[in-house]
Amino acid sequence: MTQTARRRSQGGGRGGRPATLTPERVVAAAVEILDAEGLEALTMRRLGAHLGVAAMSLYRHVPNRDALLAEVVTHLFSEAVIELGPEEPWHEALTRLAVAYRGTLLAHPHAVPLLATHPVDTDRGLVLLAGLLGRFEDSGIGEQDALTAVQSVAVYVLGHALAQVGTPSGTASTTATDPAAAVFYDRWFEAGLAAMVSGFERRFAGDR
Amino acid sequence: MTQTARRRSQGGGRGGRPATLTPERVVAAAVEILDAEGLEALTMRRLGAHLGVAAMSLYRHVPNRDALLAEVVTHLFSEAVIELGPEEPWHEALTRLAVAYRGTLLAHPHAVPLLATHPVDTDRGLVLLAGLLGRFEDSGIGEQDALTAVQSVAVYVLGHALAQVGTPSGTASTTATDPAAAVFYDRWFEAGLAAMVSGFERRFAGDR
DNA sequence: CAGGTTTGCGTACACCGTAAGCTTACGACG
DNA sequence: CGTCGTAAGCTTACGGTGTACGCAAACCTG
Repeated sequence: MTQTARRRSQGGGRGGRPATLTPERVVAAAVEILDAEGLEALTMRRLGAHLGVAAMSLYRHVPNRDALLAEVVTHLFSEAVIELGPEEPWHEALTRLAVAYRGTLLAHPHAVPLLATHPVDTDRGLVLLAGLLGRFEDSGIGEQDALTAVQSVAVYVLGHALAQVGTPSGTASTTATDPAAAVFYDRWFEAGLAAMVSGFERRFAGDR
Repeated sequence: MTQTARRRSQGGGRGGRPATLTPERVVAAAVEILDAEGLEALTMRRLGAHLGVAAMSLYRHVPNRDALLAEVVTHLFSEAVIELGPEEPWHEALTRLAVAYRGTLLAHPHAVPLLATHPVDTDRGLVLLAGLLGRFEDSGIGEQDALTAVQSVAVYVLGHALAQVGTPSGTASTTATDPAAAVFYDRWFEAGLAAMVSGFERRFAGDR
């Protein structure tokens, strides 16, 4: 298999002009622009320029801008998933995952409004969270209850990040410059997370 | 005071052409379009047409589109604030307010992504929530703790609504058509809310 | 070398937010 | 009544956006 052939999208076509672009490269470049210049700067022309390509060339690999943004979302979300210890109790795993998720969000502040507007594909998300759900099962917690707890925490984390990074095109990052503000948000985050997790702990213990 | 004079913006100018528009009318019309046709349809030209006015005329009453959206946000947020009983315990008041807030969000599904991207002005929000914060004070809970609880719940409610209504320009409202989905979201909402509120109850009780 | 196929490019269009200057409609004053 | 000042609304225009459509280029296979 030649280098050229490997670069090609899998299977199918035997001939044709070799691709300089792949969907993955497009998404990766989109994330770079997003991080460096914000959501508003992520235009098709700008993205094309960053890849040394005309704007319209992108449409060979991505159906439209919105689909591209959706790809960016699932890409970033999968960044947030962590390894769980096989014996880790669910409340600990859930807390650690919430912290990791928040870490990813704060590492890509300009992407937070995106995550809010383009929700992670449910099926894709559940696959990524399968390990976590297993920890609930180990404690005899029903699937429905486990899902409720996980989703509630996920929703809280995203909402909290939204509040922290504020609007995308604003004076936004008071957090980045003001350490006192960062401490405020950290404390708030932990308090709300602890409250929610302990609340679910009580609920699940009481139901049994 | 003539009808014409009353219609004029307060104070100041003595002469001039009578205004057919006011900032309030503009914001109200914006909400109408938002509810009826979604966020993408809310363009300056479209809004002007709805008011029988050219797009540029709007700029006499609103500095720019983003500021208009911010006005819409605070308008909708103030819709969600409810009356609290003077003796109502904080956890009850907080729960009721969360339910009312969610009700407003679901009544304006297209506005939810807006609320997510254009956070409510902090000072304005605190004024609207002063009554609620008083209920915490009555229980001897410190201002910092009260704020943490209120904000955590607010963030959860918004995040949950985002998950329910999904993307603005999508097949979005599975909820509106599928009652089973609505029940799912209702149950999830209540479980997460109850967990968080009871978690804070324990924390505040333990701290004392 | 010719044919087929895929990628990337150039052009064009409709629509967006909004800057600048003009016209219109009123109250106040001579 | 005529004139003026003033504020509201309108017209035009510009640079930017996403993307439909057809063409040119670059490779593999015979």
